[in-house]
Amino acid sequence: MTAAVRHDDLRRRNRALVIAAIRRAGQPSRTDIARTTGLSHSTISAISADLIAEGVLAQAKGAEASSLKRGRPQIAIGINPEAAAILTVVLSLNSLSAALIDYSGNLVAEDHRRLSTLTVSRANLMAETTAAVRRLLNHRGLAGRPVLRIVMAVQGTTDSLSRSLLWSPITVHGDIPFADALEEVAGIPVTVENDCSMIAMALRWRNPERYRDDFIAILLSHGIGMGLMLKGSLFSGTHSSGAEFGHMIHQPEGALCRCGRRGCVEAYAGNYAIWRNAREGDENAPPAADISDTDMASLATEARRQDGMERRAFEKAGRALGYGLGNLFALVDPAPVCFVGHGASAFDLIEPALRAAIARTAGGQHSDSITFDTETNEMPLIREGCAVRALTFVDQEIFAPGSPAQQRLAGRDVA
Amino acid sequence: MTAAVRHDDLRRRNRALVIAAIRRAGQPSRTDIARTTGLSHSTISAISADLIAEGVLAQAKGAEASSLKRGRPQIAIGINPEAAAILTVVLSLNSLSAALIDYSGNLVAEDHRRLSTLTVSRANLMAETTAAVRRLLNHRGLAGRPVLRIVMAVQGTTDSLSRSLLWSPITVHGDIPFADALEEVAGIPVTVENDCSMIAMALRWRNPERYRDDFIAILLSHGIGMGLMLKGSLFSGTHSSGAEFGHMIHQPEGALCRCGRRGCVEAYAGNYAIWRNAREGDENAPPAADISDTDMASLATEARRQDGMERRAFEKAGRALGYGLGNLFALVDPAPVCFVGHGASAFDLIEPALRAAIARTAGGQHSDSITFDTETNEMPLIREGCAVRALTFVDQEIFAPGSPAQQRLAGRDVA
DNA sequence: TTCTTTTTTTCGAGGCTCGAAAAAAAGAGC
DNA sequence: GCTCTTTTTTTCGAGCCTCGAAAAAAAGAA
Repeated sequence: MTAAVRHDDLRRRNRALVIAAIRRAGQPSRTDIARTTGLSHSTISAISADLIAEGVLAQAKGAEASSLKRGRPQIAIGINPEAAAILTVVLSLNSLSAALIDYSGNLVAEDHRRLSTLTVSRANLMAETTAAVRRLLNHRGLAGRPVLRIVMAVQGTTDSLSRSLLWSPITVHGDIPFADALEEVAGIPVTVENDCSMIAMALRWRNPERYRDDFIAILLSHGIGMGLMLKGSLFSGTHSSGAEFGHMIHQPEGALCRCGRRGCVEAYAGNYAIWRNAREGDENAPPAADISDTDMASLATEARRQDGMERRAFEKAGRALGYGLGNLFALVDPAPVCFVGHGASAFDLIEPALRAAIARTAGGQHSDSITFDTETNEMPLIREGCAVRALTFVDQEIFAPGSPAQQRLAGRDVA
Repeated sequence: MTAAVRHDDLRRRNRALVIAAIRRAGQPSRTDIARTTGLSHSTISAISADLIAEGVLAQAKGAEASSLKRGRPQIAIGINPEAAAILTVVLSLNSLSAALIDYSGNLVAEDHRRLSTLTVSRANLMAETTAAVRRLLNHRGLAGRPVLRIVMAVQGTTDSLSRSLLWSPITVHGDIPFADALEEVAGIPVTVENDCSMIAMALRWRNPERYRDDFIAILLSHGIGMGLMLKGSLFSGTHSSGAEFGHMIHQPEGALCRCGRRGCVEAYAGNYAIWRNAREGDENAPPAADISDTDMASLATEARRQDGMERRAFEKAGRALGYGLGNLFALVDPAPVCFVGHGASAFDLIEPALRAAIARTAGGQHSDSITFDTETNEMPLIREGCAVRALTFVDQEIFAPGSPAQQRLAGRDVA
């Protein structure tokens, strides 16, 4: 049973619409907003007046020469960067980095530390994380802005409520309640998201032409991750963050995977798998803990130079990825794919086998028309995705008349 | 950009809510509706008065002794079966059956014909289908009810707009525009759906306790089909009906599938595959065209009686289904599964291998807790699913004040 | 016949969006 | 320098919608 539609939901939704339109457009006029949202001029006028009074939006002061046209000049209206701030936290292999971002999406401060995630104790991992958040919460660049939301991204699976890291390849510990811990420190809502999902959010934000409602982000690094956007929203499992593309079974009883099972896509296409196939030739050898980007790069150079084990290893990776994508496409139909991470720099070595494999699957019927894109640096994407997600949360909170965030803003305005 | 929320959307949505609540409850009182929908008594009163005036709902005449309680007696309110009718059409291997169903969901008339779908010409297939629809449209049991919607179910993939059958194992023809053709005949909206999706709809309708927001229906017959309900709505591809579970690759370069590719789940678990493994032992043998249910039943009997090729064949089917489900669960998280169709009667032979395989996949971590259910007769489910879907469409049309359907009803009321 | 109890309807208040009209704020033309 | 045009923004009243409170309706209980 869908929930009943109350009357004030209407206003909330339309406020959401207006803020979203402004975020995307940058500095639109009221007329622009009316056009993109489909709401009437009167409604836009009322809503934007409210939001300006609440300090959420701000009118551009400098009448920057938008003119040259006749008629009353448009008044550019934009997100007020002073209205709030959000925090992003990205935990990845041997690295913890946090960022403070203002309400208009600009970076205010950064905090990066190296951290041996594979060996650190559970307590220390948590302590380091909370410490990073504390440092940014006390940052003087905040200048009184209320920090309203934290979004944390991690490699691995999280629970469906985005509160805990259930399992991750970068730490031996499981079921880590990051959200609860950070909420206690910061006193504001926190969610924990899968890193690849955040990559997908960022891709859409950066390039909505190409990545709109349906697309796939695949992270090629030590392991294989996926962020899946379907029908305009992030796809996730019902109990966990799901979308464990890297652990779909490519070859039953096949190569040994880092996860302990056999034949996963990752056991052929992860860095450790490519390395293992190129250097040891034994699919049952235990996976190496970590392989540097430079090592992988030299493997790729070797593979490009001459035919041999190295080239064969990349081909096997391509084949596994191709069959995996084909199986995915059988379920969701083909969509644009972006390969992200350092592994994507060897995509030329992977692509032929990938395309050959995909052509043998149900989803690959029109495999020529499937386009691939690469993006070798995942870190900026992850942070950007976290920021987009956090800001969207804040936007939605601010809609609610009488919400804590809104009251705080209104109070500030009066004082 | 989400669409703008207009003011009258509110009414439409709440009317939808009320009709849905009544459909589910049967003969609730206004107070019941207020409770289940969360709307206020006044709103329910207003909406139900409108709907009764329009002839969509009807108050129960006979003050059937709901009493024994003090206070003003409740007035039971129900769907008016006279308000409209819908048509379902189910096309399956060698069979075409249509049904006329009134607005409250009761069967009015049926029309069933045998039809050699594998050999029939494109023109005749279409002619038979339109003829069946015509016969029911002229049925005297209609008694003046307007027929407002047709939903057709077919084995195979349809386009994402549910207008054409793109590909089907039951016919050699492709890209058959059933919706356009039937709309021309009947003059009312038509959609073409995948049969397994309709099975899923029916399962939820029948047993919302077990099959609520996330579950999987798998059809075991000559081929393998799937209907997937995720987060409360039917999952479908972005271009086609998608969810081609049977053609996910279980074993790269493996057994020959009916679709021409190699290693699909169906090439191990479809009737023809089980038959082939049991009787020929050659995975590359061309698939048989059709195998009767009694032949399959005797295969199962033999497999239960003694160890041998037959038992091995069912085990292979279980293994393929298990790996397939495991791969699916890696993406969407485990959910209740219902195996539908005659093949489900041999589930005891399949289950052990299926569970063993699923336990080796990422999605099968808690494989013990995954529950399976069987339902050996798929035809009633398919028809019921079509009916539910068609009625839901009609409900939504009737919400729209000023819609054609509503005007027709209002007009009748006045005359 | 008069209380209770429960359901349903009525009524006014408060919101929201919309279209039309008015107001505002420029450039264009003379 | 003044008036006309043009475009954007705001204002205002109409029309819906939902809600809570109160009233009305319709029974059984005393």
